[in-house]
This record gives sequence, structure tokens and C-alpha cells, in this order.
Amino acid sequence: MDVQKKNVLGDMLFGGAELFLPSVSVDCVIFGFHAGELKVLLLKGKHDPKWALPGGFIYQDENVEEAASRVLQERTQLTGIFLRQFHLFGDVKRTEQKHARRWLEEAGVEDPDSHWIMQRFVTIGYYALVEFEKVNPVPDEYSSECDWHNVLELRNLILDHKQIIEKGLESLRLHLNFQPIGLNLLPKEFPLKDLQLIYETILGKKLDRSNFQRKILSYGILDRKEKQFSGGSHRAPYLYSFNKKKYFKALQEGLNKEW
Amino acid sequence: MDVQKKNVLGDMLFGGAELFLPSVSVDCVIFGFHAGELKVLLLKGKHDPKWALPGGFIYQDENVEEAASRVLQERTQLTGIFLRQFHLFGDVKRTEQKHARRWLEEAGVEDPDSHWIMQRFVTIGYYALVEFEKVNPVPDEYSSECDWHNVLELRNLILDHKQIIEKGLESLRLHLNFQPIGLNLLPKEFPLKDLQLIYETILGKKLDRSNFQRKILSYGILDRKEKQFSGGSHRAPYLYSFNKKKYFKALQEGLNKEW
DNA sequence: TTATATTGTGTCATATTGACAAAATAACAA
DNA sequence: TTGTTATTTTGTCAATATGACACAATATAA
Repeated sequence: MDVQKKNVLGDMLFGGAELFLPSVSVDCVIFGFHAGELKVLLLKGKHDPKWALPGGFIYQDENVEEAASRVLQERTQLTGIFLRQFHLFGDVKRTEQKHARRWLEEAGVEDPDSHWIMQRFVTIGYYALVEFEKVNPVPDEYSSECDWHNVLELRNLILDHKQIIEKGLESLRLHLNFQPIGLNLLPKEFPLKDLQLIYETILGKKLDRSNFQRKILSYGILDRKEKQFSGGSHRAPYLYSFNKKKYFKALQEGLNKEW
Repeated sequence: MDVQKKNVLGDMLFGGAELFLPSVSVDCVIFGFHAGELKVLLLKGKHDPKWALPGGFIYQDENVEEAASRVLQERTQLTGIFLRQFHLFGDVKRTEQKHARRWLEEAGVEDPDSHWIMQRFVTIGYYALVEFEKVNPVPDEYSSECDWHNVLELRNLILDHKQIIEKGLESLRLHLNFQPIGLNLLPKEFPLKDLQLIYETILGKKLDRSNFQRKILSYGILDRKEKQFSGGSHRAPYLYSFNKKKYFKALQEGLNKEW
């Protein structure tokens, strides 16, 4: 699947019914960290004052996973990012398409009410964790803005996108118990404090520094480097990096096996 | 949604495109326990020698969750069963519809190749845990047999249904760490040994009797009753029942919070 | 040189887990 | 009636994990 060759907007407006899998969309909850806050990347529609998750439709010749990956890539320019399916949202009432109708009208589509995009859709939620600084948020063709929003202060979202984000965060919190995170979230080398801050931000609570280090090191997915120039007026911390081999093994097999 | 009034077969053959949500199906992995084995309920097609999961399509006016529930109910006659979404299977190649084509032909559908059911489908996997003895497996209109199969000896399944079952089992094993199970799986009163056997069967390994009881009781979801007539020539075990209030609270909030 | 902030490391009481053993008891056989 | 057998209830104990906290080390700035 060659992502670059796709002209998603044109396909959606005029070729949709044949090119895309009907009834199904993907939405990506892209998490990033900044200033001690957990952020999520949102788009503001040109013809709608509300914010929406980066999402899209699935080409007939495209795996759902690939579609999610394409959406993530289009919006962040990042590749190789860990993306995880967490839930399908399938209620009848979740899609009321007022804004889509207006949007089709203005785009010059005849008889917008019978356009395929006005039909009921179910959507598959994926979440990703990305390095905030590496992302240059770019709106797509039908959006006016693309920006980070604090995950705890979500207002004016379309449809059920607030619930999708909340479910995504809930899933992420659960997955933290048996899945390593951080690989595409931090620079190659980082102090443990930074990783701890990520955990604290996701969980929404403070963790004991000493106990956190003991636990995270016990997973055996980190390699300790030499000290850094801390920059701060205090003892310089060690730098760590993820041992990718062990990291992916842990992703595969899980961190804890309680039973 | 009135389940009884649906004529699924007729709808599928002749009304499909309008009545159902296109491209999406649900499949239920229905687990039961018998003779120390974990079983899954499968259907054998009338026009296909292969076995399939109980599954179906989603009516336009029906939530996905309701569709899964309807499928479960139709096949087992059971209501109020815990059903849990675990994964969406969305690869392009997952649906090759040779058997569907033959099936449409024999059902008298003209031009089967362009029938909506021949198109690509993604499917949402749900799993359920049911009391084996309470289920009277009934084939649907387009199946010749409905029977339990050992989850470790799956042969001749259509499409990716073997992978779906395996993923469902894997999910169930994971969920065991933070989710109570057993409520619709055991009689109202039961000895702890029976619950332990269920855990052992799901996990595929033996557990220490004493430690299992300590752990399961620590969840605080069981009420101890008076002793039973054991029937065996040995000390009679206590009977337990699930405290529904606490059980559902645990379902909601989770059993363990590691972080 | 000293103050300050933050890290590396260690301690310790408590809780949890895994492995196992002793006592209790229902049914059966002699 | 009594002993045997199987399985349960209950308990023990060492090993490990966790939570709370203490103290020494050290990079920068005053």
C-alpha cells in the first residue's frame, strides 16, 4: 500500500462508495506529553467549530491496521510508531452527520443526503504514543487547525470522540500493567525521571521515585548509559535507553503473568 | 430491538444491502467447560464441510453489541450472558468467500458474484462464557450441525476463525488478571474446586489448591454457604456463590491495580 | 565555599506468593 | 463399629514484592 499515492479527499467526495469499505472508519487517539500534561492530537473542521480525532476510511485494498497507520502517518509525518487497537464503537446513534452534510454541500456534491458518507458508521479506535517535540501537527485538507489538547480538558468534540479518547486512555492505563511503553515517546537516551513522568501523567497520580525505578528496571528492558550533563544544579542522573530486543520481546510476551 | 421478529436468513439473502450494515459482521467465541476441557461452540455449514463460529450481520437499527448478543442468544437460548468484545479482524485477505458463493447459488440468488455478502467483511470478535449443561446447541437455518469443540483441537474452520478463537482465548487469559469470571458459568452454588478447574482449563496449567483459594477469596466476590452432600468418599467441601453486587462492582472497577 | 535541588542507593516493616504439611471429615469396606 | 481412603480446610514458612522513607552523592549557582 503506497500511502503517498492516495488522494483521500478526492476519493472521499467522489469515489467513496467503490474505493472505501463502507460503514467502517478508524480513529486514532494520538497521545503526546508536554509540560507535564497528557495531550491528544485533534483536528478542527473547516466547516465545523468542533474538534475531531484524526480518522479516516479504509480503502478496499487496505488492511484496517494499515488504514490506522496511514492516518497516523499523514497527521504526524512519523513512521514506525506503535499503534494499538483498543475498541470498536458500534452504537447506532453514534453518528449524526449534520456537519458532514454541510461539508458535502460546500464541496459541491450533489444530493448530499444520499452520499455514502451520510450513512451509519462504526469506528475502530487505535491509540499511539508519540514524542511531542517530533510532531509538527498538520491539518488535513478538510480541517483548518490541528493541535494538541489536554486530555483532561476536552470540549467541543464531534460525535462520540470524547468517549473514544476516554476509553483509549482507560485502555492505555490497563495495558500499562503488562505492556512496556516509552519507545517512540522519548529520545534515544533519557533519565528515568522522564519515563516516570510519563507514567504519572498517564495514570494521573504521583509515584514514588525509588519504587518506580526498582520496578521499571526489574522489567529488564532498559540499558544504563553514562551520566549526562544534567543542566540542573543537582546531581546528574544516569541516562537510559530501551533495549529494543528485550523491549519487543516484552511487548510480545507481556510483562507480568499473574496467573 | 425485538430479537424474535428478525428473520435473519431471509433478510440476508434478499434484503441484505438495505437491512444490514455493510462490510461488518460479528463472531462469537462461546466458551463452555466439560470433562475438564475448554470447549467452543461451532456450526457446520450445510453446503460446506467446514466449521464456523456463530456469527452474523448487524441490522441498520441495531447496536453492534446487540447484534453479538442476538447471535449468542439465537444459538444458545441463553439471555443475560456476559459478552465481551475483544478484537476487530480487518485484514483484506481474511474473507475469501468460496463457500458463500456456492451457498447463494443453491439458495436461488441470481448473480451471486455481485451479492453484497460476497464483498469484503471485517468482523468483531466477542467472547462469552456459558454453563455447558444449560446450552442445547441448535444449528441455524444455514447450518447442519452445532456442536462443542475442544479449543485445543480445532480443525477445518472457515476463513480466519481459528485465529479468532485463539485471539479470544488469549484475551480471556489476559482479562483473568483484572476481571472476575464464573458467574454464568457455574450453578448458583458450587465448590471452589469447580472454579479452580475453570481457571486451570482456561490457563492450561495446574494451580495450587490452597493458594488458589486464598487468592480468589481475597477478591471478596464470593459468599460461603453451608456444606453440601459431597457424594464423594471424602470430606465435603463448602459451597460458594457469587455475591452479585460485589461481582459486578469488580467487573466495573477491576480486580487489581498494579500501578 | 556553601547552599540547594535532585539523584543514587539502601533500609525496613508489611504484604503477597509459592510450596508444602497437618488436621478434619464424608463415604466406604471390613 | 472401626479403620481406610480421598479430598478438603486450615496453617506454616521461606522467598519475594511492595510502600514508605532515609541518607549520602553531586552538579550547579550564589
